[in-house]
Amino acid sequence: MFESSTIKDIARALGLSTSTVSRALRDSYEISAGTKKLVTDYARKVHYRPNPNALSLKERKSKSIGIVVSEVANHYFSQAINGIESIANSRGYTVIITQTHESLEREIANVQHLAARSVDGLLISLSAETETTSHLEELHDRGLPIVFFDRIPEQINTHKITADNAKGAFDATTHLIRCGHKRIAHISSSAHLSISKERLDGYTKALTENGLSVDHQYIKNCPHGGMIQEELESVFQELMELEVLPEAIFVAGDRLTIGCMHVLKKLNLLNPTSIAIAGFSNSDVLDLFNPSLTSVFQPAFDMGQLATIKLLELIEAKYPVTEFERKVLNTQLFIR
Amino acid sequence: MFESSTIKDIARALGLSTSTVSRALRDSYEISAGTKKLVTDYARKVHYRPNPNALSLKERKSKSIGIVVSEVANHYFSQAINGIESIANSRGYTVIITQTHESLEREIANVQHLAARSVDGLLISLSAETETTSHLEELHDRGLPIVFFDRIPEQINTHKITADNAKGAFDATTHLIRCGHKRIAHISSSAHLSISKERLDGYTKALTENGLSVDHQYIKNCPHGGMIQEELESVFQELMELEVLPEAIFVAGDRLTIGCMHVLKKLNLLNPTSIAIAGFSNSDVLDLFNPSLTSVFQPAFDMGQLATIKLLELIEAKYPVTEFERKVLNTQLFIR
DNA sequence: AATAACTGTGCAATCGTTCCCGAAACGATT
DNA sequence: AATCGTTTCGGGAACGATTGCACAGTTATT
Repeated sequence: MFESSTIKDIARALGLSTSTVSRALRDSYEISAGTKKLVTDYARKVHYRPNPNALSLKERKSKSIGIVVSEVANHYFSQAINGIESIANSRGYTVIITQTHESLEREIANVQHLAARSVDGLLISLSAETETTSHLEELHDRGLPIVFFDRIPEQINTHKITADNAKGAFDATTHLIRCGHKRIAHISSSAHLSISKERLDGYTKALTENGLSVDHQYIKNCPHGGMIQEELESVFQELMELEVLPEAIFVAGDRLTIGCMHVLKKLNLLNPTSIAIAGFSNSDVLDLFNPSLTSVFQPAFDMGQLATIKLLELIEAKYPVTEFERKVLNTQLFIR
Repeated sequence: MFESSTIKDIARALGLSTSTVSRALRDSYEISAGTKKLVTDYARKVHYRPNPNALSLKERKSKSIGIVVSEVANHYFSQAINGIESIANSRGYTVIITQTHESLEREIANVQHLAARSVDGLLISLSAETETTSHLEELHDRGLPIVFFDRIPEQINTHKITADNAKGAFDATTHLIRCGHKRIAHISSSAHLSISKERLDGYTKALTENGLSVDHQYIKNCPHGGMIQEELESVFQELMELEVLPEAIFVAGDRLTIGCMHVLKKLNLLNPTSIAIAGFSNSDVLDLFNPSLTSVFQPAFDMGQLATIKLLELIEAKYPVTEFERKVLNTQLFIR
């Protein structure tokens, strides 16, 4: 259907060989100025574009990188993607975005698909369901460059970029304490995720440093990371059935934070006097909420950029890289 | 770096020819059951995956489609993308997402890049800056299948999928009128966009059918579709300097609607008594706003699915398609 | 004038896969 | 015994681009 002209077409039309045309287009020194002009002019005329598949086949690289995130509708991830694209595109790489919707099955399928598509590297934030990472280890062992960001695994030794989740959680929880709340619940994504552990640590530290005890009845997990609204509703159900109700909740995730607000609204608890919420979120509309919401903002764009820079380092490295970095970027507390 | 095993490797290891291996893997009738089993077992063992670049080169197709939208952070587009992916992935196609950020320059760059990447087809919603479409016409004339959705051009003759923008605008404006408002302003994206024209029509129709006059001082455009916040602020400045202030505003776009709320908040006008807002938006958090916001919801997921189905029809057509459809899907008014 | 050096171009292999031919090997038919 | 058909497999070209090597033709050097 959509035929582009090839080097062969140009060679035939101009009575030259394909090698001469190729060299002329790459501005090789061995081609005379006259021939070069002839070729480049004609190539422009027929809209010549090198076939990327042929190049990829020859060079054994595709100049593309794969992204695996939970969902693009999440503002944290869409901002991270913008950061990734800003670097990747400027370096001539195409970006293929895939979504797991927090499902391990889809994560595996996406990763397999990207590998089969022969991407040059992978940028991943794990799904909420992902506990084991053998599907990634195998690819990594076979030499595929991978950089993790946000939700990172412990097992695989490569570059990892995260926000300072413990600090962010500590700040948010401390803020709730300073507002006078003593019984602060914590709702988080699945317990095994790195971000969940780190944010739990920050939450716990804030409580203990302020002389408050950690009540495990107040700590709830959502194994599907808020993709299933019923999950969140039953968590609230459990919290509301406690003999002593929490006064505030620290929520550890973008989607969860929004989900909590919805549940509170449904339960008719969405008013300043009933329960206070603070949570991780990169949404740009939080200031329009009522009651408002104190939030922890992650430098998603910067994280995306940094992750991409490190990935391209791996991809374009002349020799195998053995020293890996673990970068931790600062979060920001927006008090509302 | 990342080497997969090839048909050649398998052939060498098994003492067969590449043709035999290829045929065995494709379950050709000319290969004996024994050889087939030998080959498929070994292929599984070494994790054989056909090289997509080699396939693309041979088949002259890439099994990938390109998407061009304003930005994935927009809920309308992220929902549309989910619809697109649901169809494309199930049919074996990879999706490459690009963002214009409402810039014509980036739209041209993205389209060129996708064409050079030899995608099999294109799914586009035009940027706010796009007035002429020669960059698309050229590709379309050369045979690249394209389907437009949401923001569509008039010039190019192909499948086009939109929501019923006029109806949605009519409904929203009528609702504002029923609430008792008579002076209703209208803020829209750049005037030349199809969606802007259609939504303006619906707005105008609602006013005239209710015996209200159309005041052109009340109609404002944002040529950058809300990507530049100052643009929106100066629009408000102009509205607020009128001798007779509007009582309500109908906003014709997701990003613009959110932007308006921010400006109103900044101007301290975000309260139920000062000004009412209704607008197009697919955001899932509108019900958390205060004051709340009546919104027009577009069936973004369905639009994405439909657009993809029509695109795959074009891509996989045996003979050139000459009959094109213009599908218009219903919007939904959420009164809050 | 003979050789060397350089300039400009073509040939052919290569990347991984498919597919059109051709060709053994074997049994069946005449 | 010669022919035919089947089954099963291999050889090699093709897709588009790059690149080491070879080889004319020209100019410079001795």
